[in-house]
Amino acid sequence: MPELPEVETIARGLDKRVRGDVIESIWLGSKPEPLKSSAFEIARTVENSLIVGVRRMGKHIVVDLEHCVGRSSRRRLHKSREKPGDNTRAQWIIHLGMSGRVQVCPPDAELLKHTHAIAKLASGRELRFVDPRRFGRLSVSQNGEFEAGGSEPLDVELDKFIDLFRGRATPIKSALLNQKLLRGVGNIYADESLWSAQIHPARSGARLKEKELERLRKALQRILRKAIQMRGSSISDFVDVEGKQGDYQQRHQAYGREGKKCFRCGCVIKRIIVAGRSSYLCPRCQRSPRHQGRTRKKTKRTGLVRTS
DNA sequence: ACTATTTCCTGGATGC
DNA sequence: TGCATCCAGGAAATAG
Repeated sequence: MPELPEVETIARGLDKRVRGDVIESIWLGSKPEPLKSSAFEIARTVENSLIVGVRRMGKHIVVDLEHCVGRSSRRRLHKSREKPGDNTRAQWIIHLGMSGRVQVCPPDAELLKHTHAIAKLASGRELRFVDPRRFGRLSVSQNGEFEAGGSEPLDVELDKFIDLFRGRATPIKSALLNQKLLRGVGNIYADESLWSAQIHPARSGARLKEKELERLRKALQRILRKAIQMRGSSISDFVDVEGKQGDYQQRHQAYGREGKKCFRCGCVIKRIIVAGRSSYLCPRCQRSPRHQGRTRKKTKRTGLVRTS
């Protein structure tokens, strides 16, 4: 389940490999297509385009393109009534969904099942999009001004961050997952940052104190940075462009740890459903909304070691 | 304008 | 072993 750190890892890997290469042609799998734009529109946009760079916006991979001024693209420009010089910047947008993967490989590399797109590059290699669960989406932006939603979690200023949740009755976990507020946070990093900031996922965003939101932002940013450094979390089958796994799953303190001991207090981590999603939390460190304001019982610490 | 719920999809895990 | 059922998840669509 690629979230911000995983997508960042993939985007960096792609940028390193295909920046400066040219997409000569693209094959798009037969229907039902996991596409947002039409296959025709995608092909028209990406074919004969120079890859200027690859970057991440939220959970989207953005491939910045520039139409080549080669013979074939001149004819293309003429045909489509576009004037050379303007409208030559475009973007290919890849969303990996749950199980999406991209690979850069030689043309004779084994064709994985569920390969939905193959772009042929001038270097002779292929850029492939593979997605068994078909939650991924491919699309293009003609003007090169793709809008990815809310604020980047790693850039957002404190004032803005606090503002995002003001007047929002929805559970904080739900708000963290809302891409129109913050882009890039998914189930894993929402749970990890809430655990770190000691905030119960079901608490209303509007009712969080500024101090708690300050803690949450700090935790979220620290965790995302560390996860990027460790090339993401490999839950189920996440791998980067090279097919290599990430390491951050070894650092998880809450996510996927149901029944295990909290690294902070030794209490048993439990799993509840918030916003229709599994949410892992420590019932002692993250007090539920209805326990808010009650005094905590003093309990013996268990001498467990934190891993972060 | 918000918020909650349902839907899409497949592979892997679980249960009988 | 084999078959059915459930579950995971992001985000768009739908309903309240």
